[in-house]
Amino acid sequence: MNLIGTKWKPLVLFHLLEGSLRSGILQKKIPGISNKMFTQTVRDLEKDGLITRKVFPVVPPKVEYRLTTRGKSLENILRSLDNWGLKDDQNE
Amino acid sequence: MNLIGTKWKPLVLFHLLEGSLRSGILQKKIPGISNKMFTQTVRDLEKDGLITRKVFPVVPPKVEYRLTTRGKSLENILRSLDNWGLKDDQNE
DNA sequence: GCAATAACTTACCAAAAAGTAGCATAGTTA
DNA sequence: TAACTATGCTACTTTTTGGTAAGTTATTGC
Repeated sequence: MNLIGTKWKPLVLFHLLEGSLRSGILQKKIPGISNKMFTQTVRDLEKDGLITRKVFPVVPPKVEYRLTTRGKSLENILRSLDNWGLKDDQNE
Repeated sequence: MNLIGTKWKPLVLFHLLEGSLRSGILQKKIPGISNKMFTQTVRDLEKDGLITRKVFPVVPPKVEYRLTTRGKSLENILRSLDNWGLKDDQNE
């Protein structure tokens, strides 16, 4: 199960740290991701057991994503990566 | 500078946490990496300023890689990733 | 009855990543 | 003199990844 080696998974997880999000909102928080990659990524994360996908049977559709306990166990790593990235940007 | 989104960089860095290593040794610590990817990865890491490459002018060649200060600043993240990976393996 | 909506899925194609295999180096050793 | 050594480059091919655009759904609102 590669978290590392993928471009989008860490980003998706990071944005879910604060709580669950609707599909469309989550996607908008990740500039540059295509619809296809977004769907594919959340599907993978669901299969990995890191997030849950909750579908509300309404029209138009409503779908929410939320971290599982296992997903939350990545919090430290995700925040560290974020911090390191910020520091790093300043350096160059 | 994407550390994340690459398969090999974190692995290479991780094995250098304990100190410098000769090229061949380092490569053997990473099963499955091809010679081409190994060279490419260390070149990238050098360009990123995370490792240094020291060439000894002998025959046959001797090359050593070592983390820079900046590379060492990733230690916590790398060890966290490693730990998380281990825990994770037990779960499935 | 037709468009708009949110969240996909699929098919098709282009681009990027990675594997394979061969070549080069130049001293040391057989 | 020929093979061996450790490292890495290059050309070529395969595999993987990703983008675009179109289609689907069922209800609401015009």
